Amino acid sequence: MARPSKDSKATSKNDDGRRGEIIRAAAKLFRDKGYDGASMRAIANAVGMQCGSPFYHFASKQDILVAVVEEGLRQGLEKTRAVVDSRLSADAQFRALVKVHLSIILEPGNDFIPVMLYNWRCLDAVHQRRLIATKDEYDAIWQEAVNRLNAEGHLGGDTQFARLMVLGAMNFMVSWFKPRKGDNLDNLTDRVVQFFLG
Amino acid sequence: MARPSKDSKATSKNDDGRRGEIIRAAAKLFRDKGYDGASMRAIANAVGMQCGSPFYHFASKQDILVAVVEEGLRQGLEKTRAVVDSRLSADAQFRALVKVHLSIILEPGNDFIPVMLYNWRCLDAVHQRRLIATKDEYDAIWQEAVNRLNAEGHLGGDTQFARLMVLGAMNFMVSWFKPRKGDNLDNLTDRVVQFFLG
DNA sequence: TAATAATTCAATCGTTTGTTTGAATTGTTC
DNA sequence: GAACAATTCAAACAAACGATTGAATTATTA
Repeated sequence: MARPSKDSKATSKNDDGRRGEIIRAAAKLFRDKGYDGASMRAIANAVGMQCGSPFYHFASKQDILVAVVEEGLRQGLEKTRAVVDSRLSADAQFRALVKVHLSIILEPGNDFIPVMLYNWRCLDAVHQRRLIATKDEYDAIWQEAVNRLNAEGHLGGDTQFARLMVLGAMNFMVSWFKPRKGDNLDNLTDRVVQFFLG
Repeated sequence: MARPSKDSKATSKNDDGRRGEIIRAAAKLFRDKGYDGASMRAIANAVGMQCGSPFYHFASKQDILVAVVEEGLRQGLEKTRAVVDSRLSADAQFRALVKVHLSIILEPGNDFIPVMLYNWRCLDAVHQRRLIATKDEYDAIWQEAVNRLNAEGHLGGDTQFARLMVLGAMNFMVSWFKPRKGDNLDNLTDRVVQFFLG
C-alpha cells in the first residue's frame, strides 16, 4: 500500500535496489530505442518484472524518464565539479573536463546523459524548465573553462559559440563512436584535445 | 485501385503533389516529435487527409520515413556535389561545404537530414544498409575536402577524426540553434569556419 | 509466530496505434 | 456525358500502449 519512504534507514540501499535497477534498465532502453520506442513492458521485463509492477515505484513512464535525466545530471555535475575543485591549469582543466564528458556519454552503462541529449523533447515543459536549471550549472562550468582557455589564446574569439562547438562535437560521438581495440578513455581524450587545441 | 504510375506524363507534378506534400509534412512532424511520436493521424491531418488515406501513396509508415531520408540525401548530395564541381580552393571549398550543410540542417523547411540524423535507429536494418551507400558518398566528399585542408596545414593530423568533429559540431546545432535577429546563413557560416580554421 | 507493511503478480481497463477495406468521390478520356 | 481510373473517405480492425486494481506474495517487526 505504502511507497518506499525517502527517509527510511535503508534509503541508499532501497533506492539503489529496485528503483535504481528500473532507472538503469530504462536508461539503456531509452538510449537504444528512444523514449517512445521503449515500452513499459520492455522496461519491466528487463528487470524481471511484470508490466504493471514498475508503477509501484514510479507514478508514470514520464517520471522514469525524469528520474533518468535527473540521475544523469546529478552524476555529471558531481564529476564535473570535482574537476573544477582540483584547481588545474586551464589546459589541464580542459583536458580533464573532456575526459569526464567522454566518460559520461560513451562509457558502457552511462546511458543517462545520452538519454537526456536525445530525448529532451519527450519531457513535458514543466519538467524541462526545472531540469534546465541544473543543466545550466553544467554549462556554466564548461563556459568558464573555455573562457580561461580563450584568455590564453586558445579557441576562437566567441567563447560561447566555442563551447557549443566543442560540446556538440563530443555529444554527436554518441551516434558514431564504436570502440576499437586499443581505444580507451585517455587516448580518446587526447584526440579530442589535440583536435581543438592543436 | 491503381497507384500513381512513376512514368506518367505528370510524374513531376503528381509526385510533388500529394506524395510530396505527405513527405514534407511527415518530415516536419518527425523532426518535432520523433518518428514514434508522430502518428499517422497527425501526418494525414497535416495535409488535410483522413488517417487511412496516406496508405494509398505509401505502403507503410516506415516507407514514409525512408522516403524522407532518401529525399534528404538526394537534395544534400546534389547541393554538395555542386560545390565540388565549382573547383574552389581548399579554404573556399570548405566554407562552401559548411554553408551548404548549415543550410541543409537549419533552414526552415529543410527537415529531411535532421530527421535522418535523429531517427536513423527507427529505420530497419535493410533500409539502413541501402541508405548508407548514399550517405557514404556524402561523407567521402567531406573527407576529401578535409584532406585538402589538412595538406595546407589546417585541422589536426587525423583527418577522419577531424571530419567527424566538424560535422558533429554542426549536426548538434540542430538541437540548440535558434536564429536571432541579424542571423543569416552567411554570418553563421563565418562563425563556424572562423572557429575551425582560426 | 503472528501481525503488519512492502512489493509483485496477473488480469484487465480504456485509448491509441498502424493498417485494411469497401464505398464514395473526384478527375480524366473517349 | 458515359465510362473508367485515380484518389479519398469513413469506419473498422487487431495489436500494443500506459495505467489501474485487488489479490497474492515476500519481507519486516513485535
